Amino acid sequence: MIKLYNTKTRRKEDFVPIDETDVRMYVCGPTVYDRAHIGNARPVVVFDTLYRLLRHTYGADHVSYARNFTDVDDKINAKAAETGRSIRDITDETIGWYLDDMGALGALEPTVAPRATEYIAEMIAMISELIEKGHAYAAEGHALFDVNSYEKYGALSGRSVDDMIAGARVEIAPYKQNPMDFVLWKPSTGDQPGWDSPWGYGRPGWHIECSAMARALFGDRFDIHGGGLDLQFPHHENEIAQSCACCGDDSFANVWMHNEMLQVEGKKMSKSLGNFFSVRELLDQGYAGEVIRFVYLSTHYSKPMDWTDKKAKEAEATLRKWRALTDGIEPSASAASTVVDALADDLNTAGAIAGLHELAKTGDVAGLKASAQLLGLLDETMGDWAKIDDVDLSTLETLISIARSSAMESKDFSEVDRLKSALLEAGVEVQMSKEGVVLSAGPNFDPSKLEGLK
RNA sequence: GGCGAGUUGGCGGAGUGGUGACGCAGCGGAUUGCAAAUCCGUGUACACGAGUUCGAUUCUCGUACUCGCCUCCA
Repeated sequence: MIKLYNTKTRRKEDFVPIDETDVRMYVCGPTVYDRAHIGNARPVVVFDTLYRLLRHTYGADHVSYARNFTDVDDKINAKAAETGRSIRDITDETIGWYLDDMGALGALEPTVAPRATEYIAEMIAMISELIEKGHAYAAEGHALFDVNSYEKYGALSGRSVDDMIAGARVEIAPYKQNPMDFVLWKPSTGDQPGWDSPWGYGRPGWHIECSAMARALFGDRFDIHGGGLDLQFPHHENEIAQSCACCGDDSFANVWMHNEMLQVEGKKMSKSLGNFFSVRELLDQGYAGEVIRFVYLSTHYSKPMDWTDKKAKEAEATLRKWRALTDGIEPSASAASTVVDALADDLNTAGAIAGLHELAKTGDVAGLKASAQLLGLLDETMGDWAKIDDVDLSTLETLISIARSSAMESKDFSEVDRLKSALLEAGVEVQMSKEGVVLSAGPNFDPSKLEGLK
């Protein structure tokens, strides 16, 4: 039995799918105007892990996972204006980057990845429906959601409309009946992307996208809706208002899940502060995607996670060890129950990793491999970073063996030590035992440093 | 100002109403010519103050501190 913490009820609950043969999960995807930064990647890894667990539990063919691409947005427009490139050109390129970068982190592609611009008709239909039902109104080329018409507005994030207005950080616009009313449709001018609608030529607001796409793909009700905690308000609150006002209070997602935010070296990362970096930059710096994934999984998704270089180094060492241990090993038929149980307990990935350590310690390498793969780790396709070049060191091995043998007689080990330190300096691992000397290339092996060794 | 989260050993990080996982580092030992690797062993850590309880790190309240959201952001 999978248990998940449901933001909507603020409790950990048994997960009961609406239809076990079609478990449906929707996760808010990126606005495609730039490379994904490492904060963007956290929900991707979190919900990818949940997706894997659901597939493991209900069968790979019985889980649908949708993650949208927001390809109509003012940030994209701004980028187009700035670069002189077409919007489609920018969004296509960015989507390509996104899939590459997230793929490098071992994220499976969702079963559907809808682009907002392909669902404009559904959005217009949904807005029309909201207006008919008295939950929205048209004004000056806009369509706006009337928050007073939906009494549960604020339930997800635990805010009341009055509190929010008191907070006073809302955009006051003359065409709004209530300051908290949010845009469903807004007018487009000039070179802004736009479509004809009953409210005039324009484009959709951000929130209506997810409501309309989730409905089009999954129907009025589905199982899980995920995203970052920062989306809880206003984005998810508005999605709920739109969808439930349109389709009924028991509609939309049964379970809402939110991952906590990510920091870098103890500091908040944000675009406005400019202290963020992209997944691609991290990969280019030599952090393997698998290592990044491991770091993410080592903290529970509901807690803030700090990205630090130290953690990445530790993760790398652990993975290198496990890769060496499981190299060439056929994974066992199923993941270990300790690992599955940890994941089933509200996606306790840190506990699952502890389970992997246990398997490694007890020597169950087949189980380790199978269990790690459930977490998207130790996958055959992701291991190139840990591969050590197969270098022929037999000549040097012989050389140092002979030197050592004579040193054993003479008790003068200076020559052996000289060779050994030179080898270590070159990144060669040196193992001496009764059986002899074994040399192997380590992760920092540098052949050029062996040149002068004789 | 409104809303919310967190505070566990040197570091990271799970978990639990009844002798506090796991990883890294450290220390001791085995092994080694010395090392490395490996193996074995090793730490009286649950912010503070009250309350509930036979018993609280775990529940409740308060205090302090940290952090997040409320504004494009995952």
